[in-house]
Amino acid sequence: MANMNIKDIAKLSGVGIATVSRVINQTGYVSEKTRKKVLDVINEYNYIPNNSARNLKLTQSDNIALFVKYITNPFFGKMIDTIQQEVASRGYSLLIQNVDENSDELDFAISESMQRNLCGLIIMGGSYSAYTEAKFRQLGIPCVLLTVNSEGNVDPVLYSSVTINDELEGYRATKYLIEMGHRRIGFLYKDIENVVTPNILRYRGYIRALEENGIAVDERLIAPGLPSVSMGFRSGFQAMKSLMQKNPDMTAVFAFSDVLAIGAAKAVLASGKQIPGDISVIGFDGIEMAEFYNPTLDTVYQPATEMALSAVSLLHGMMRGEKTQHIVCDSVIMKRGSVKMMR
Amino acid sequence: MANMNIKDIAKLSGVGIATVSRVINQTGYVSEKTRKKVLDVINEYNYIPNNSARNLKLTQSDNIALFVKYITNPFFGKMIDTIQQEVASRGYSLLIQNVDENSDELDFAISESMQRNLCGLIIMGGSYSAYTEAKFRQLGIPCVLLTVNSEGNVDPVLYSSVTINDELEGYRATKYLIEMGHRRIGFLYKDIENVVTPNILRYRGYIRALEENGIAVDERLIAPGLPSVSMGFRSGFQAMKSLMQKNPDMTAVFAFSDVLAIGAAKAVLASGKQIPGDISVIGFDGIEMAEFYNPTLDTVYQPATEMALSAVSLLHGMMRGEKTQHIVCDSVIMKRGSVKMMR
DNA sequence: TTGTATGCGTTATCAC
DNA sequence: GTGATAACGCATACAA
Repeated sequence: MANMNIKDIAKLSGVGIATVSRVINQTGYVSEKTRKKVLDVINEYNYIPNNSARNLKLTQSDNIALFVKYITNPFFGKMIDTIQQEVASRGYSLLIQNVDENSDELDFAISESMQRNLCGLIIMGGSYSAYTEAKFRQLGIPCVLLTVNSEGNVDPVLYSSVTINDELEGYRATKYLIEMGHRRIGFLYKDIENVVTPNILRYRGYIRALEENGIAVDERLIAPGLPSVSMGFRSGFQAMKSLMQKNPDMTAVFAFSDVLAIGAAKAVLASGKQIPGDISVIGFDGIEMAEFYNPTLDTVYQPATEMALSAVSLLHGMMRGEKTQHIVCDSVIMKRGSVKMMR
Repeated sequence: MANMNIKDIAKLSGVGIATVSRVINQTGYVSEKTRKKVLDVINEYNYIPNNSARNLKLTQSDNIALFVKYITNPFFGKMIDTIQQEVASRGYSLLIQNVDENSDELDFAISESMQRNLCGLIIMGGSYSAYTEAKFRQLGIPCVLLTVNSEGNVDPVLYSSVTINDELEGYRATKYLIEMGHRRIGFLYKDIENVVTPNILRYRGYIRALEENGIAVDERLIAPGLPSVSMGFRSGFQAMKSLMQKNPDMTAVFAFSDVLAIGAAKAVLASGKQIPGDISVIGFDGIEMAEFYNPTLDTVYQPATEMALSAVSLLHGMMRGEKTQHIVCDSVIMKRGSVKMMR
C-alpha cells in the first residue's frame, strides 16, 4: 500500500494503464463510467503520479524556479509572496531556491534546470556582471532577471529583466538630500569595485549628484562594503558608528537599503543624537519596516509588487513564445520623518 | 548540442554507458585512463545528468524539502538560512516551498514528497492541530516539525519536532510584566478559537499568569485575530490603536510576535505616548529588528539558530534510521528598553 | 575492467 | 473508447 503506481491503479480499476493516464491528464476520450471508476480507485488509494517519471517522459514540465540571492532579505519578501501567488494562479508550481554568497546563480540555475526539468525561471538579486551570453545559451529556458540585468554584456533577446534605474534613483535620493541643504552626506555601503551590483550603481548616482552640485567627494564619508558580509541591521549600525566618528560634521546619510538605514538610524539614536534633528537618514527599497520605524524613515520606494507581477507575466509570455522585454520601473522617494531641511 | 544524455557521452568517449555511469557516481572500478577521458567529454559538453531519470531509477534521492507557512515571516529568516547551510553541508539539496494560508501543509507535503521523490522534510510554522496520524503514515518519509508539534494527537514515533513551550513562555512574559507592576495588560493577538497555534498557546499562558496573580481577565484588553490576516506590522499597528482607544488605563501590552510588537509600538508613539514611559511593550521571537528598533524592544527570544540546527540534525538521524525525538527549547526574556517598572 | 540488457513510472502512438 | 507497447535517461545485475 505504500506507493501505488499507474499499473496498480489500472489493475484495481480493471482497465488499462493508458485509460488511467487519460483520466488523469484529461486527454482523449474516456467513457463517463470508466472515468468515475478510475477516479474512485485513485481517491481511495491516494494515488499520486510520480513526477520524476512524468518529467522524464514529458518535454514540458510546469515547474518554475525562483532563485533568490539571500532569501532573508526583507525586501524580497513581498516579491516572493507575489510571485508565489501569481505562479500558482497560472497553474504552475514554484520551487524556491536560496543562492548563497559563493554560488554563481546562473551556474546553479543551469544545473537545476536540467536536473529538475524546469520550464522557466526567475532570478532575484545578485549582481549585474555575473552573466555571460554563453551561460544564457546553455540555459535554454525562459529566464527573467528581477532587480538586476546584465548591463549590456548579453544579447538582450536571451532573457527578460525587470529593474529600476539604480543609478538614477541613487542620484535622485542624493539630490533630494542636497536640495534639503545637506553638504556632508555619508553613503552606506559601497561594494567592492570589481563587481556591478545595484549597490554600486546607486553609489555612482550618489557620486554624480555630488559632483553636479559642486560638492567634493570625500572618501571618509563612504562606508566600504566588506567582502561576503551579510547586509544586516548590524552592518548598518557598525558602519554608521564609524562614519559618525570619522565625520562629526556629517548631517545626512544615504543608505543602500532600508535594512542598513535602520541599523544606521539605531547607531545615530544610540549615540544620543536625533533623527532628523542632528542627522538625516534616507534608505532604499521601501520595505514595510521603514514605515513603522521610529521615526518613520524616508526611503526610495521600489514598486515591489508591480515588479514581481511583471516578472511573472514576462516569463509566462516567453514560455508561450513571446519576445523578451526589459522593463525599467520607476521608484518614488517617500518623504517622511527622517530627513530635515537644513536652514 | 542542446541536451546531452548519458548515451551521447558514452559514444563520444568511446565507452559504454555503464562506464559513464560509473565515472559519474564513482561506483565500481574504472581505469584511470577511461575515467579521465569520460570526465573530459563531460566537461567539454557541459553534461549534467537528468535528475528525473535518476530519481525514477533510485529509491533514495538527496532532496530535502522545507515547507514554510508564510515564508515572509522575518522570524523564519534566520532559520531558513541556517537550515539551508546545514542541509548543504551534509550533501543534500534543499527545496523551499511556501505554504499559503489556505493550504494544508501536510497534504501539500505528501503530494510534493511523492512527486519530487523527497528523502526528508521539515515543516516550519503552521498550527498544532492540523496533523493527523493517517497523514503522517501516508507521508512515509522522515519529517520534522519546527516551531509546532502535533500536541499529542499523533503517535510521537511518526515524526520529530523542535519547539519551545509556547504556553510557558507566554506565561513568563506576562508574569514579567506583572512583576514590573502592571495590571492592565493588553494581548496582541488572539487567533480564532478552533485551531491550536503557538499564538493560542501564548494566549493561554497570558491568561494563566493573570489568573494566578488575581488579575481579572478583561476581553477588551485582547485584540482578536482576524481570519486569514497577514500578521504584519500594520496589523499590530491597527490592533494597538483600537486597544488604546478602548483602554485608556492600559499600561502594558504583550504582543504575540515582534512584528506585531513593532507595529504596536509605532501606534503608541504615533499617538504621542512614550515607550516605556506611558506604555510598556514586550514582543516575542527575538528577531534582529527588535534589537534595532527605537526604543530597543523587550522580547521573548527563541533560539532560532539552535532550533534550526536541531531540526536538521534530527532529520538526518531519522534518515539513517534513528528514533524520532521531541525537543523543547528554552526561550529567554530579553530585558531591554521597552518595559518600565511601575512604581 | 568494461559493455549489454532490463526496468523504474509515465505518456503517447498505435492498433483494435 | 480502450489496451498493448515503445520510448524517456539512467543505474545496475550480469555477462564478457
